[in-house]
Amino acid sequence: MLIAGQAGNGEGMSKGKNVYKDAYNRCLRLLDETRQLPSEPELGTALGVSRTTVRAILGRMQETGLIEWNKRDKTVLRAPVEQDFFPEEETDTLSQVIERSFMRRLLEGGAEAGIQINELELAREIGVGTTSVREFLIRFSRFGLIEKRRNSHWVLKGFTRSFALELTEIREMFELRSAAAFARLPVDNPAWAALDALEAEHRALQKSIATRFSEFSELDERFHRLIHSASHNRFIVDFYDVIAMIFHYHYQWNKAGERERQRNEAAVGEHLVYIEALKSRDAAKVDSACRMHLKSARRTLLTSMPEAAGAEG
Amino acid sequence: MLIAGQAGNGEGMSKGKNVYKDAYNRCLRLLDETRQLPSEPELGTALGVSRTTVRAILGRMQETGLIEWNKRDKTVLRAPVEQDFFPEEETDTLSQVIERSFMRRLLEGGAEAGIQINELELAREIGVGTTSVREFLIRFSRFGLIEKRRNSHWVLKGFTRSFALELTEIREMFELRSAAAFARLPVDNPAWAALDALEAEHRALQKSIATRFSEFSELDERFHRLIHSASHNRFIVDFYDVIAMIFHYHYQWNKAGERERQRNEAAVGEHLVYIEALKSRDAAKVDSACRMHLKSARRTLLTSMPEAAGAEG
DNA sequence: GTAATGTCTTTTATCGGGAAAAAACATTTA
DNA sequence: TAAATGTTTTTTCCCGATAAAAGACATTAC
Repeated sequence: MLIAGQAGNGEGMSKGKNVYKDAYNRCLRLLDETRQLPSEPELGTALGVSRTTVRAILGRMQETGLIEWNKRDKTVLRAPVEQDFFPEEETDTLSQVIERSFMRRLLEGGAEAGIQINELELAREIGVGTTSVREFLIRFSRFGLIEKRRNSHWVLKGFTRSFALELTEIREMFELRSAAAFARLPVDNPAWAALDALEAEHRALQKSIATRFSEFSELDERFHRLIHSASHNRFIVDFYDVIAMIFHYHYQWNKAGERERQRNEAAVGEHLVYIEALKSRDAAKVDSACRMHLKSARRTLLTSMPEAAGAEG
Repeated sequence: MLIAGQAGNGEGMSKGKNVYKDAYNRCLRLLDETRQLPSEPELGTALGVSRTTVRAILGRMQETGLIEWNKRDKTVLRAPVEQDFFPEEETDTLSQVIERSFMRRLLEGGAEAGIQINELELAREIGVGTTSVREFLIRFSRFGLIEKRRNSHWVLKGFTRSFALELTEIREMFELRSAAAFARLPVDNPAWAALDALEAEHRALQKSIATRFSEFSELDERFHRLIHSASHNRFIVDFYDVIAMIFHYHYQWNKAGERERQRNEAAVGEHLVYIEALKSRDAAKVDSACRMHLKSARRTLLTSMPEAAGAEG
């Protein structure tokens, strides 16, 4: 049951430097493009971190002979090699580590609905502190898969058929409404340009679907998020996080090879019809194209789920 | 800015005994009804706590001369007096203390949209640890009023008109669907009996609305939760938590005296029409009664909000 | 022998502490 | 004098520790 040293923040305690390591790796990739690095604030913006972290990165880059650093002068001395990078797994946030570990159990192992979730045990098995696990579970609870018993344990509600049905019910309600709102967007709204760009990406992917079918998942998310953004409703927008999470892990562990390729190919086609409908701004067309796509998305999800219905309270 | 000793778990550290104190107070009320307390497991079930806590309660009751406790024998010696009770504020969960304190700032103080929320400062002002504040904020974030900047502060999105509109949009979508589902419930479903009971409560309240109008709020929540339960969708059911939270604090700090009385009286009437419609099982009638009520609920919420529209990202 | 009480173990809720990262302030440089 | 760098302070993130509370096991009583 025990998964050895999954995480484990070195020897000591406290925070862990994944922000630094991740930014460092990304900064290494910047080195290929220039002879001279920009100012500290600029680098901070580019990497999405504070100047404190930027300076820590520059410090190490100087130590390892990657750059010459003297105040404003940050000259690149050599191209980074494989060894300069921090290992991928050290760049993940604790939150991601816990989530992945938790989801693996949920989808792989015999995680029957109704079982108890033990914070302490989870923390020990993943190799992190209890606080992090608690915070993760609280954040995760909004996905509707776990539930807290006051002053006591969490209960797993299970990744059941019933869950999938409830999820898709809301999804369909929200997407239909968002799609309708999208079609009503004024012509000068930037969303139309974004839609055109996505359409082009869809057409490009369609041409080489045989080899690039696995790229669909990411495109799919961006497409649906764009639609949902037209709702201008934070609850609708936020709800897509639930869908994205489910799809992310579901695809990751349920890849079906040829079948997946076929589904993605079909989905690309549906998206293109959907996009055409939106561009026509014809409410009825939008509604029908949206329904069509949602129906097959629902089927895709449901066919890969255990048939045994979970009796819910 | 500092709110003195809001909470403050005595002197030491660690957990705080609000579960014990709350259960103790509730147990005191049980003392009036019997001469002899039931077994420990039975008491635990009645109070919703473990035997460990029950025994702690019995221990103190013996010490203070409320009962004679010898194994199975738990004889009541005297009726509890005011002094026997723990102060109300000590029976609240830390979570509740933090929530109340936070909501007060949000609704009273000048909490403009966009301001930063500081975990440390909040923790110090309320007088609790940072972990509890963090956990609260994570839990609270699902209400859509705050948002986290990774590795940085939280941002207050504000209790704005825009928030109210987004909230009611979802509310209406969900309630319309739930109401329709309710009307389709088989006649032997226990929900119908529950509806009858609620109808009776409504009629009783209607008769003495002049004096008991403040009791409506609680009845309102039970009524709508019953409707939503017919959806058999956890996301719909859970969403009512957002609405309930908003209404709870909103009413608490925006009582408008006579105006509130009028609104509640009107709402009771709307509920009764709504209930009749449900009982008729006529989809069109249900839809129209539901819409009617939601419309006035929306108006009530919006009229009490700052008119200045909050421009959202 | 079942259901209570008595005792011991495990888990949860909460705190304070400390390193990582951000943010604020001070100083220098173009 | 504005934008950089240098320095200090504050805040976030995460851990381990500890009392409260739950839960499990052992014993007793009806």
